[in-house]
Amino acid sequence: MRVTKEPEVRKQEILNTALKLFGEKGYEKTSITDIAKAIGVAQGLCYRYFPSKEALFDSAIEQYADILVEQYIGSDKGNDKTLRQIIEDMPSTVEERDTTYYSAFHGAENKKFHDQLSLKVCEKLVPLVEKLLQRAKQKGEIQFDDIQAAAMFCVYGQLGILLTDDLTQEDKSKRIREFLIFALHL
Amino acid sequence: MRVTKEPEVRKQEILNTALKLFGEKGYEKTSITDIAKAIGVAQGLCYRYFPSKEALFDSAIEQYADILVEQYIGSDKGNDKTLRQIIEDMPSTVEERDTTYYSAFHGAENKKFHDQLSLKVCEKLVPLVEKLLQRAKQKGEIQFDDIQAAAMFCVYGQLGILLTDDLTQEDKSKRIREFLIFALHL
DNA sequence: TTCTTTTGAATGAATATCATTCATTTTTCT
DNA sequence: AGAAAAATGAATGATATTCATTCAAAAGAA
Repeated sequence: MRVTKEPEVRKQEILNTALKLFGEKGYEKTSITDIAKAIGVAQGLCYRYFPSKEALFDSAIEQYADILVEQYIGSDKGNDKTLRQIIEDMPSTVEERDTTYYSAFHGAENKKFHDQLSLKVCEKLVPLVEKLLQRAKQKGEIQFDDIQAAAMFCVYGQLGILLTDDLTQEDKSKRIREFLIFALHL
Repeated sequence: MRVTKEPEVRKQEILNTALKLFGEKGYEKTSITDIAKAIGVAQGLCYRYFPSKEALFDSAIEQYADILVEQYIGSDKGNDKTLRQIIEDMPSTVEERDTTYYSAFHGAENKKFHDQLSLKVCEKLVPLVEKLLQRAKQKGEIQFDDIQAAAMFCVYGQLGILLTDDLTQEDKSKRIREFLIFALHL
């Protein structure tokens, strides 16, 4: 029996299911038919909402990166903590904050998925961290001119530690915090 | 007419051709047949040397990353420069050193290729940078305990700047150098 | 309210394009 | 010549993508 839904709802349903499957089995191993079957619709329907499998993949990652960034940053908005306090209090690791999939997305099959997601998250995080640093600079907490470069290093620099999988969450957080405090002269 | 070659030679030929095509058109858009045709052999031959398309892709990236790292590090071996000098003299950007493809591998279609290659290069660079930092620490040039974390930040941190494409090579190098000198207190 | 029309969401068979396999052919080496 | 290794390319099986058709439900007419 055919079920019709609001385009927005259906699109979201496809995105969520795609994210789940891509994350579990990887891009190659997940077929459009798999995704459609998991939802209970015809494969053709996916093409009503996304022009190609790759576009669907990109959208899924894009949206999920937004969610992660939101979870990561969302909690402490415009407060007045010092940069050092922010770093000491921060979850440090995006994974630590995630309540959905991210932390389950480790492993060999989905390494590429994980890598791409991480890069996308970094990309979205940079401008936000840039603002943090800008504010800290104005308050005289740090003195370095090229704030954008600093923000990039702070964000992407974490990747190395994050992508290391023989470390506990705790360990990763601690090492990131300590380096940031050292590097920014805090 | 059928041409036979030394396995090592043929394998290399496949790797090089694969790298070129994957870099130009991306993973999805490049078929095994494309690669074979470009060399002038049958598709089946690729499977004599690599178990799957993905394995071929991984090998190609792996090997190219080795070449890039070699080009990047190779020149100044075991000398006695200070860390600060090394940073000031360094090409800073892997791309700057590359004489083959890397710098041509930008653009939308091959962004994923480029990203994966960059991550692989970082991965290989970390242990080398770690040694540099270790030496500098022993000479008292830097004082930070977690050398591995520092190395990761120094290497991966560059990614943000490297992956920004609206900057000249010069600009990238300069910004990276300045941040590193600041962050490591040099 | 009940019937009719219209829209666009959903279907799924059909097509095209590969990745991958393997029986066969050709070359090389002893 | 005979064995071993390298190369071929037709065949197979998936699966991404297309599109003519079907149907649910909203909007309008009676």
